[in-house]
Amino acid sequence: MKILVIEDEPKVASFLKQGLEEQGYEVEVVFDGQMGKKYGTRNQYDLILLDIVIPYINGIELCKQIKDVKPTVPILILTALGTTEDKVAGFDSGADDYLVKPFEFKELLARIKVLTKRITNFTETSNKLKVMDLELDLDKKVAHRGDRTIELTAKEFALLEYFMRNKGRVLSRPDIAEKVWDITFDTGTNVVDVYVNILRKKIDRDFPHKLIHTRIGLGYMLNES
Amino acid sequence: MKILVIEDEPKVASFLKQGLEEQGYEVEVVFDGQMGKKYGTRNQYDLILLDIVIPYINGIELCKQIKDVKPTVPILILTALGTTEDKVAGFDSGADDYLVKPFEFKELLARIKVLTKRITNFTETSNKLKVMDLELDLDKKVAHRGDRTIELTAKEFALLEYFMRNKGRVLSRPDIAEKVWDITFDTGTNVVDVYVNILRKKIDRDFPHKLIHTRIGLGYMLNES
DNA sequence: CACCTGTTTGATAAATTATTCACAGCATTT
DNA sequence: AAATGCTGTGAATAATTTATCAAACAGGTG
Repeated sequence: MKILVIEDEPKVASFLKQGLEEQGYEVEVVFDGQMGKKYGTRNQYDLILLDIVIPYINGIELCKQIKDVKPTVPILILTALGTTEDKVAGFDSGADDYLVKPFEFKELLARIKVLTKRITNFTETSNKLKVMDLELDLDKKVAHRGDRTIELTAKEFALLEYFMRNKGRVLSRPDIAEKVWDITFDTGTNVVDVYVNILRKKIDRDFPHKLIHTRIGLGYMLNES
Repeated sequence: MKILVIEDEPKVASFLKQGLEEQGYEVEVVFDGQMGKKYGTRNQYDLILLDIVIPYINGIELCKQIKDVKPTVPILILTALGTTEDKVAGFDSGADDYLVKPFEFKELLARIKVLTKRITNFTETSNKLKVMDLELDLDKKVAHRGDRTIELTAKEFALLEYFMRNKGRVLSRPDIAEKVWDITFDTGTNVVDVYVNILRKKIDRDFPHKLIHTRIGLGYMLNES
């Protein structure tokens, strides 16, 4: 997890850097708006912490400019300006959250967690499929859920990939049989059932949130709720 | 945009309802945790505003329970409890934002906008049939009416789909029996009647506007008036 | 060739849905 | 108002669908 901190007060900056690094984040700090723009628009971060009163470019303006280039990166504004007008201006500029100094570090952490969690649900990185806390690594042919790594055989992988590419859609057995096994007519087999069962053991059994759902008479569906 | 407000103080509740409706949101209010759970888990909202101190179920606990069932719905906790411990507990329970009373309405609006923006950005386009306020999701094989989600079995789904694709047309029992059950000659069965009855319970029973109409001696028809 | 892992099949118990039936209710006609 | 014929409903039963397990099979590797 990479975080960019744009903050001109050295004390606050180092306090943030140290505290966040203790939590396992990678932190880069820049001290003014120009540098902030350069780093924020060029590099990829999972989150940007932004002060409003900084040299060269005002934080509100900077927020807009960064969002113009990278609309999905979460920006949390962290400032001493605490009036409602300031806050509304901050949100209008595209910020995702707004926290007024002085603040407690624990609250900042909690808000950072929320922002980074929500993003990862939606960002489609090139070689991975994500649904909730389940990740399918298309290169390594391996799945991750929670902090567990799940090894998959070829068929299991093909089935899970099909499910994940069609999340939130009910997939009938004939559909699945065709896409995953190339079975185009009814052979009376129950491979699909068996493999769904195997997959469930691997990705759902040990977790409270079930991802694969049976729709009796219709098929199976993978989704969040 | 639909918002569910879970708040027991009538003054605050009506203030929120009125203010949000002025902004064009559809607002439903419930006054305790039990109702909150029922509505929050059964229906579909774009956002839930949640007080912590409410009757029956504590807001923190309720937040967890709702997120268990609907992990993606944004929840904003709105409460008088303002310590950092309270906030962290709120975020830990899955909340997406936390605003302390008293607050300025403009800030609440700004935060609501941020939370709902993400959703609309990534809203999946699924193919649906619509008649009045009844929606049939052909991917998820699920119906929505008003803000209730209606689960359907395979036959119920086939029957409703047939009705919706032929809205405003009287469908005779033999017609329905043929299209939905593949019954091509008179077997003396009354399955159609029974299933229409089941569908009515799910689709029409709890709503003032009935969609399925009996045309005595002719059959059934689904339409708006 | 034997072994290992992955894949498929078949059987069975459990869960869910489909259908039938009997009767209550309602409208239309006489 | 009674009779007749449709229609609505709930409970009982039949049929189907699914989950799971054990065992057979396949195919590559040492």
